[in-house]
Amino acid sequence: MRITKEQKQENHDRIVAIASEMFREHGYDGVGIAELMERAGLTHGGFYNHFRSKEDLIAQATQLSFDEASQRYADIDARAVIDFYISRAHRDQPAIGCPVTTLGCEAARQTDATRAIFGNGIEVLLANLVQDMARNGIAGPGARSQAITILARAAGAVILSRACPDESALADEILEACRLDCHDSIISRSQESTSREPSP
Amino acid sequence: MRITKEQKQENHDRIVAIASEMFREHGYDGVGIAELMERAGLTHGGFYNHFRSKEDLIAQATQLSFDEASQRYADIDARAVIDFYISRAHRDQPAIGCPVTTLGCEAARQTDATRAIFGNGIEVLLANLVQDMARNGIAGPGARSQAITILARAAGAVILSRACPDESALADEILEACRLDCHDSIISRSQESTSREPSP
DNA sequence: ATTATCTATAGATCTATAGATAATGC
DNA sequence: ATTATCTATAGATCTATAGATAATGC
Repeated sequence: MRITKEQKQENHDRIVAIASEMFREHGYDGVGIAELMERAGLTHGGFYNHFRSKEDLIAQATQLSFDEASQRYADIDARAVIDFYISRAHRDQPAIGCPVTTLGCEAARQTDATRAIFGNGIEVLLANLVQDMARNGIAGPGARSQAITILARAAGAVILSRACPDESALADEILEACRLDCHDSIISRSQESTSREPSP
Repeated sequence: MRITKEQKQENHDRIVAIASEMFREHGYDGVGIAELMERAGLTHGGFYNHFRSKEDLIAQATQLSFDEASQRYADIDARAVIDFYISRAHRDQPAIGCPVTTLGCEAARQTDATRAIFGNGIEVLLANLVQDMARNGIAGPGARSQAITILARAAGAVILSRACPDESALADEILEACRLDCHDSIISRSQESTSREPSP
């Protein structure tokens, strides 16, 4: 039962897409190749026609997760990104969320190739934030540092919130405190910037 | 070869202590019972005299990790905690560091019992921070929210830094930006508090 | 008599590979 | 002829249990 090149590419892309969600939901170690291939409608033996190893799949699936996340935040401004990221909707849907919040801890234990993808992915997220902040009048050398602290707070908030028991008050309190704090820091920085530039 | 009650307790405690470090270093899924018991100087069959299941061990080892972390931060002030937590030393020694930074993402996929331990552990860390801040003149309803954002930033910073490739500039940049930002937020809050209270 | 440990193993699961099959791509 | 998939399986590893052993605790 051989198939066309296009169909092989489709199979490849489908495996990576399904893996990117499964890894975010169950962790790198929590996903087996047999179950993944079954969900993709293939047998597990065929896996190695597409990937040299599970590590190879991990790298490709992680890249896709970061690409999706960056694209999701690309066209909305920093305040909307914060409200979207530090939300119960994001916390409760890890499979389609930012890979930093689901796989960040495990990334430290992955190969250099996967860590490089995390590093690049983080850089892209930061570049998006810096660009958004520039549109809001926040610029200069402090803008990048500010973007870093917002990403750390946002990722930390979602990770901490998910680690708490379901329906616990603390889980929601963490999200709200960090969401407001990120907004505050953008506003205060924005005021600093505008106070330096004389208004027309 | 039966042993005394005291020796059994010692064996139990040693297994939990070794597990708490191994879990932080390799993740919950990355540690097998056979290797753990071997490192404790026992055979793997004896494991089930001490624990009903691996989940049972995970709960006990996680509790120990939080107890150690809380104790470590108990007697130093908030600024010193920040410098200690958001540091290359902490980042590069995950096995003896804060469990939030090593197991936070995996916690979301653990049992309710383990998540309850995370929730309690986070509460204790926050209580420590609030107490420290009170000593520095930061009090009121905003103190707890502030403690939450500091913990989220600190944990997020260490997780992001570890996810980056070794020796990368970004990994160190993340730590430094968040460390300074946490200090800044304490100072600015401290000034707010003192400005409300008239000086003697 | 109880019980903490050990030996041995069951049964499941994991990654990865070998060889057969059958349809595409030359 | 090449190759994408499938079947079957190797070899390792995982959690958990059964039964034997031997020293403590009554």
